[in-house]
Amino acid sequence: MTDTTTSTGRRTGLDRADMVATALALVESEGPGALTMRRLAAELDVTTNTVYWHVGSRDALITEIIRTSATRLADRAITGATPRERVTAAARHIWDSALENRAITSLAHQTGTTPLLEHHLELALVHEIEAAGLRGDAAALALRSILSTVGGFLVGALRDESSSPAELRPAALWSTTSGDISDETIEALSLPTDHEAVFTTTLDAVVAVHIPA
Amino acid sequence: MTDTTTSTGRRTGLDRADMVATALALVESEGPGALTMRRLAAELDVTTNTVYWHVGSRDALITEIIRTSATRLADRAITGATPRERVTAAARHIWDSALENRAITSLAHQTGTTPLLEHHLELALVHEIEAAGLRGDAAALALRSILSTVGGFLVGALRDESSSPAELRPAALWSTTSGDISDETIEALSLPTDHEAVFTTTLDAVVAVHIPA
DNA sequence: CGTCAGACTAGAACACCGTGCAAGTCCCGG
DNA sequence: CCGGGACTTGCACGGTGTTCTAGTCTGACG
Repeated sequence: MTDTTTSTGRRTGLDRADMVATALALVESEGPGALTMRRLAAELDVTTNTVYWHVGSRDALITEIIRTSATRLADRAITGATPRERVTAAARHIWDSALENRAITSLAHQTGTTPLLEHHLELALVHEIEAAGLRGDAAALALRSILSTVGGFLVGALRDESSSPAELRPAALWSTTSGDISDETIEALSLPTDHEAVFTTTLDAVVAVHIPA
Repeated sequence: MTDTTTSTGRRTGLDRADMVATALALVESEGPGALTMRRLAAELDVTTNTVYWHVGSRDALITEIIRTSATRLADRAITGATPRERVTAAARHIWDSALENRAITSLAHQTGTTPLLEHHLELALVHEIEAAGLRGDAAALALRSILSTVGGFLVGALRDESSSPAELRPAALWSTTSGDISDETIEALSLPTDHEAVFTTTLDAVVAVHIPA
């Protein structure tokens, strides 16, 4: 940031990269909802038009945020001896990095740019799938199956339950359920979900069906 | 709708149920994005304040829409001889009814009220899980695993790809991928996804790991 | 028959949002 | 010196959810 202030109090020296950087910081610190063109402009001590001049539109800004975020998502080392273990590890990397970057992940999810964000990690996953011997349609099927599984758990794990009224949260829904369900099951459903545990068993099952032992 | 028009041209006789009904119709015919307080008021030939008087807030309105929608989701007959088949059928009912009500489903998804919408169908699913012999934690684990799987595929299947710029759609991302991935796999990934097929194989795998044969 | 409370509606306004337009100001090369 | 592009500003438009005030209507009660 080599910005300066002119004699008339104007702020200058900012470029597109600065916009994206502070927007990214804003999302990370205060969540996707805080990313407003006016708010970003205020953060940069500039008017909204300056932001528009550099960035074009809100959609373009978000795409750029996701794109630069994607490069920050470090490629993680894949461990494991068997193909199944390695594929599982690659899938878990997606899960882990999404949880470590909740704000950007949900921003990408809201704008439908998730594949852009996770493309690197998906690439690593495909690589392991191919290393396990799958090609073409079979590899595509395995990838999409695993990705959807990961994605499904992410929407559950990333949802902020504290923002919705208590009486219509899943736990509350189940605890008021009467009918032909055993009490112990209802009690188990009234407890908070251990996303990690459920994810692990499900992922293992999905990987096992695609990747030969 | 027993609404009347007074001498001064006012419209009256509407109640909360009418608001919810036309809001529901609006969402179904023009999508979640069309549900605006002003738009709904115009549809009812009334000012927004009238809507607010009856309904309270937008969130309350949406919750009510989902709630009445939930009662409309008919309980479907569960077929299948084995426990696995019946559990799979119950899970597929959730998938089917979500696809048949795309607009309301994505509205519920955006507002985090999906469990409210699908609670009836989830109940049927739990019933089959218990019928298969699971109780307590094991039943809860199976339910949540299956529900997340279904949910993951729904976000993929319900996403409207035509609304996002072509160059950052998954297919485009993969077709420009260079690296250590075989050509036939890249080609398979560049083709549109057969959600139905991927869902079926994944669901089978997840059900099989929880429900004993 | 009068009137009075409550149910219901209208109009205007507030504070936001994304975005576009016209008018500047700055700085660097000719 | 000065002209033109890079850059910034102020203002405006139409849209959103929501709230306030001021009504008008309707039915019950005295």
